[in-house]
Amino acid sequence: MNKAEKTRQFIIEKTAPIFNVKGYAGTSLNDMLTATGLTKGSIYGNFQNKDEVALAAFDHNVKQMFGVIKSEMDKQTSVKEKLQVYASVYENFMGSRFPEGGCPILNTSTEADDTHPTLRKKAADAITSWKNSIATLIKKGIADNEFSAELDPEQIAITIVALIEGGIMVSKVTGNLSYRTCIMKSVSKMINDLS
Amino acid sequence: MNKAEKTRQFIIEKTAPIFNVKGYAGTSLNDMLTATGLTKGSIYGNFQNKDEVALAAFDHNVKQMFGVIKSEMDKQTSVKEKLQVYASVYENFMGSRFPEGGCPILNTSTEADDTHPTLRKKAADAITSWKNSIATLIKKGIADNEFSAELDPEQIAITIVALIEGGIMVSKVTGNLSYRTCIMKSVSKMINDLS
DNA sequence: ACTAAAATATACCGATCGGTATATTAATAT
DNA sequence: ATATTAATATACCGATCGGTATATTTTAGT
Repeated sequence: MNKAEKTRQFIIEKTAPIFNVKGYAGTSLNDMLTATGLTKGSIYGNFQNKDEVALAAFDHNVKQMFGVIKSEMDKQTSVKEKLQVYASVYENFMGSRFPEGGCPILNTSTEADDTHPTLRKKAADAITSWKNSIATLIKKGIADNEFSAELDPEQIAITIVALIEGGIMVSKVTGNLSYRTCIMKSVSKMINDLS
Repeated sequence: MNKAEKTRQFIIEKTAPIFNVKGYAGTSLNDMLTATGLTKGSIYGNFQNKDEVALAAFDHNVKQMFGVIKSEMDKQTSVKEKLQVYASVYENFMGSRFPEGGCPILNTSTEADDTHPTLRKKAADAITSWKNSIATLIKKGIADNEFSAELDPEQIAITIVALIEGGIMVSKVTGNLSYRTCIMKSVSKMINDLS
């Protein structure tokens, strides 16, 4: 990793939390300068524009989030246990290595869906691949005779995604921990009822 | 309603969709002027600042959304039927009298949770009162012997809210209609399984 | 050590930001 | 009809917006 690549990575890591907290429109160039301690020259020497930083920051945040999930999931063996990781990680998503500002997919989706096509696309793709990975897990569970073949993996997968995202939104904006516990209990129950 | 009140209402109605689509930070004073056809003098003669318009616009959007729900719900008799209105309204929330830009609670929550305390509070209150109204319905169902007293109305209510909000987010950002159908089918099933 | 190139800093650009003071027009009460 | 007030328009404010051109410094190759 040469100097430029290091700086690029540095800029991404420092600005990613800001974009996730303040949003794309709410994050100014000045915010990015104070967060990095760099100057406009450094930013625009490594990125074409604010947009390109925002896109890279989104990727970084998503990667970080799924990194947490994956590392927890690798500790589990059965499909059901692996799926339960979602409930437990999001139940405790506050203090951990989770991206500051909450779920970047949720934050970016709601801001960008009507206003920023390329960012919107990235968020949409992240959702689909997340859904796919859950569906693949469920299919594996069916193949392993852990679950019945009657299940609709796609339907269950997208429902879990929606419930988790909605749960994050509700608990974050209200600041009500019991809401989060309640909802993640519902996620857990939904997974546990699979058979 | 005198002139000032009319103008105030006019400004709210014209700007509400913009705030819901572009967000608070993404909506400029100029956006508001072109949407209303008025000038800064008219806006600031009727509101203290951009903030006050945004808050009023949020209230307007929420009122509009729940107005749609309520009018549909009044047509139903049983608690289960009334609850099913949520699934059916959000399944078809696109063309209808729904606020442009989607669910204002979702949009405002994700933007304001870390950045705008007063707007955050409004969104949080909207969620809680929504949850309460669902919980009250379920309690009525229990009292009417439509449902078992074993049910946890609060848990079910907040789960339904989360699933709907997550469903809106997922289907809106992906533009995938089958996702929405899938998720609303899950909502419908969750309600139908109540007993 | 010297040079070429890459990386960063500085200074500046026009446009737009939210907001205000004042001038003008429209409505209302007498 | 006139005086008073309410409502709206105009013109302007300093600050900040995202972005660029150029100067300076750092790095890397020889």
